[in-house]
Amino acid sequence: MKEKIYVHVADDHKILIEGIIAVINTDKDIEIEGYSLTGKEVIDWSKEKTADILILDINMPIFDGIDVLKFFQSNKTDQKVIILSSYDDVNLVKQMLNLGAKGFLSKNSAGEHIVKAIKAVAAGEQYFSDDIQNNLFKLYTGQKVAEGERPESTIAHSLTERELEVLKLIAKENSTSEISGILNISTNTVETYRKSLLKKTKVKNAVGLAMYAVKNNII
Amino acid sequence: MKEKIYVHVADDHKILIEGIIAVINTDKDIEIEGYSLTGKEVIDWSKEKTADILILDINMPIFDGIDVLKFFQSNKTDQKVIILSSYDDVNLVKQMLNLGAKGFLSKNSAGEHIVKAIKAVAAGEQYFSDDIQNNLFKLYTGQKVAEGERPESTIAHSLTERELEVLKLIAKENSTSEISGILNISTNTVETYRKSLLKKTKVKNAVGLAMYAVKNNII
DNA sequence: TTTGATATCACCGAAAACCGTTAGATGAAA
DNA sequence: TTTCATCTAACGGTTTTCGGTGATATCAAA
Repeated sequence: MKEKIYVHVADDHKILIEGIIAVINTDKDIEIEGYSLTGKEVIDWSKEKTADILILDINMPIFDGIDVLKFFQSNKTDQKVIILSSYDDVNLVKQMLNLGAKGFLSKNSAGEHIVKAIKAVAAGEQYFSDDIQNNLFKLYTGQKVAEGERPESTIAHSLTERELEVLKLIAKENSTSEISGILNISTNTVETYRKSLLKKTKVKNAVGLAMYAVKNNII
Repeated sequence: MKEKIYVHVADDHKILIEGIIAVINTDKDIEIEGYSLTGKEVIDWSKEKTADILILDINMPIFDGIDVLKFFQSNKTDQKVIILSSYDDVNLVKQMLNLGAKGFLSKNSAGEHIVKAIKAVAAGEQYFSDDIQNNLFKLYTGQKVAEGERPESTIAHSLTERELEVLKLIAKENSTSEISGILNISTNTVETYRKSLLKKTKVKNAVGLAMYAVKNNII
């Protein structure tokens, strides 16, 4: 016979929380312990209470999901966390995993995956929704993207790999010197990429680059 | 005896759609007709089918909610629409109303409001979630707002009208001097707004502001 | 083997962004 | 009436971005 799995949900959108609760309630083995609307609430909650699984939105005001994970890590809080994100960026997934997350759900994935993810992570496994799994697989195996899936992304492919890396970092608010630190290259080189990006994408400035990245699903 | 109310849901996050469906299904009078994951799907859907109520996320890829409303307006499609938004900007609400929306739900509001909104709009009324109602009252009538519970999260990102204007122009790649020209104010003033925006949104630079605008559908 | 694409780096100057602080004018709210 | 939010503006200084114009190394393809 099974023990119930207790779940805490954290997201700044109450509607989404209630939706997740509704979906979870369809399963007999899982119970909602409570919810939080901000990262601060999550941290406060974790000091007193606990749950088997924490479903955590990365995009929250005040303290975001990353802050919460960092808090857990530095306080050695052993909390199994499933990340909920609207973006399926592989680098983000990697960062989350390094911060101790056990599962990663894209908001684009169907609700049924929540239940699967909860049960998998509660059982000590990892769980990723399909789209993220694909991306991870491609990244680690160096596989090329199937030709039929992404029609528009070929336009963005006039950008080189390195340019794309720089572009992503620009879109994440990094300055030239920060990027140079992250990629271990000279600031001069980063500036060269910036100029190249501006020329290729025909936008005026870093904001234009960020918007380009958004529109072309690069982020 | 009552007729059932048929609802179509459009949002790019499937989890949120399923959540909304789960919430709606608790009510006997309301039935889900179907859902769409992009604005394009909504437009295609509207050409063939119909529902009493369309719940429409403004923040969708390819065609966003505004595009859908514009399509309805230019095609004289008589579709009652309830807008679902993560941002409660009053200007946005005004724009939506002018485009024919009948209700406006902030994603910060509780799920129960969905049912209320559907019934109100189906009955020919308008509906706004509490936080938006407060803002509207302030703007139009200057009436005193009831002292209900208001979480800090909504107050956190309350940008002024002028700040929103500047933010939009920044997100459109305009420089400070260009914005000063467009708004007919001094460059110094524009810089003051930039600083204020950076402080309020807690982002590092103009790129962060642009991303904030995207995420909160201010653009 | 030459060409082309990519990744790397450098220097200069101009423009823009960012930081901190201050402050007047206005109109609404307490 | 006084306080508060908002809009407006200014000043001085630092950092970052942008534009232009180079160069070197590597690797793969023609």
